Amino acid sequence: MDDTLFFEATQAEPLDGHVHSRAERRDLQAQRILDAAKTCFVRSGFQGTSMQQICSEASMSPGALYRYFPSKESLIEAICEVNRRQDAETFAAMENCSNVVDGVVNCAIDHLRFTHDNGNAPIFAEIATESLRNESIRAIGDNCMVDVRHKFHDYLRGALERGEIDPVVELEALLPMILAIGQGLAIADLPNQGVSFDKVETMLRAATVAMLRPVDARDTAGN
Amino acid sequence: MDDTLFFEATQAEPLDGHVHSRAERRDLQAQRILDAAKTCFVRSGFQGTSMQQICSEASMSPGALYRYFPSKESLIEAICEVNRRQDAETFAAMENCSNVVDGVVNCAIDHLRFTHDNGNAPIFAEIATESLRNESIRAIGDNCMVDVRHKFHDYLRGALERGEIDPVVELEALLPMILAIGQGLAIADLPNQGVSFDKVETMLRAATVAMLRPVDARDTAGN
DNA sequence: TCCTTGAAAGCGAACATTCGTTCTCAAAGT
DNA sequence: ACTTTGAGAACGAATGTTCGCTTTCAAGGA
Repeated sequence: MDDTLFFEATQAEPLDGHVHSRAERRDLQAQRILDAAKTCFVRSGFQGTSMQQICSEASMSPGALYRYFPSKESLIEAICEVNRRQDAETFAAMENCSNVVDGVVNCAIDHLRFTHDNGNAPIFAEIATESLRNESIRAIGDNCMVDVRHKFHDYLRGALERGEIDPVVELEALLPMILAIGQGLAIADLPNQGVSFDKVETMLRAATVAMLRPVDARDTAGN
Repeated sequence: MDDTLFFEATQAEPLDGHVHSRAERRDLQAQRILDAAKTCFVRSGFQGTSMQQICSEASMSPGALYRYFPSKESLIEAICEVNRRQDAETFAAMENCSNVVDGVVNCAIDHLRFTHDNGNAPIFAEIATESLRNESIRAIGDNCMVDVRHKFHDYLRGALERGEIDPVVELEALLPMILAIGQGLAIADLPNQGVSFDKVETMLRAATVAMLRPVDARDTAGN
């Protein structure tokens, strides 16, 4: 609960010949534990997973495991932290796109593809749910969201000032909307239900265009 | 695990004078337990809630509680069942709308409003997550989804045949997309983040229009 | 090259606690 | 008299975590 990072960079370089320095091995073991924990959390959820199960999955005794992570909670915190970093990267890549719609859509699709390829949908759902009640996890998520919101907000504001976005759009409403949709799509994992990424992208692009230019999109609506 | 319904209609009518028939009181108590359980599940999740906590919340001893529900699992099953019925009603109301877009949007907003007003977002997330791994809960959820999918599918197909929907649209892709977005919005609970229902509806309508008539929406896109 | 040494890593039994559930028996209702 | 309801102690299993012990192994001295 005190420290948010349990393992720093350890040592700068593996000086020469030794394939496994002490610090390298330590990082390797820690990663092994995290992988095992993630597998178990996907299978049974955070609260539904026992430390014994994680130990079995990692082929490690409880005593050994506790040398690397001080508590069960620290395990999810670490996993959340990894996801957080991944999210930040994905969102950062958005800024390289020439127009807003591509930026948003590509960013979302990257996110969905990453989630699908790594089988991360269940653990995303787990984290999202756990965030609603576990304070220390929510803190990590919020931290992430603050970053993302800022990046996203600045990006959209820039596009708005360049005239790419209808000035009627309120970023403060649009942003949570997009994030909510992105999260819903990530958890649902449509490609796992037989809907291809291409189709998702097509629909998502249409929806994004419509939401960024709501006046144009609405004047032909049947309402 | 065997029975899916633990309490049926009990007795047809309270014959006369008695304010509390035996059966009535039993239903009342069962409801009290369910309310307490829901409160606890929202607070701590299913796996994170102990039977003792539910007993305390319901001001009832374990012995008494177990007279009404045979297991912890039967409690979530019962709660899911209630949600299932509510969902079915919400989706059924869709058929009374004159055009597709209104049908879909109104249905979604009703769903969001119900979720928000009852503080159901956390338990929705809980159920969605738990469904990914708990067999008996997934069964209930799937049952619900089968109903919803069919109703929705028929509804959209009707609209498509009436020319309300661009024939290019593939219902098999559109349907999961809409459901995923709906679930994402329900869990995110935007009104709880300061985004009004009106704004959500505006954006959702724009997105819906765009996805139902993707050719019209795309030919002006900057792609 | 070999031995010594000390810290890090690992093991697995044991800890106190809490879990979901059952049992016993008394009170209340009919 | 008989059934339903309830309280609360009690159950064994399982929980997250700790502790004492052994093993491993790189570094330093000979």
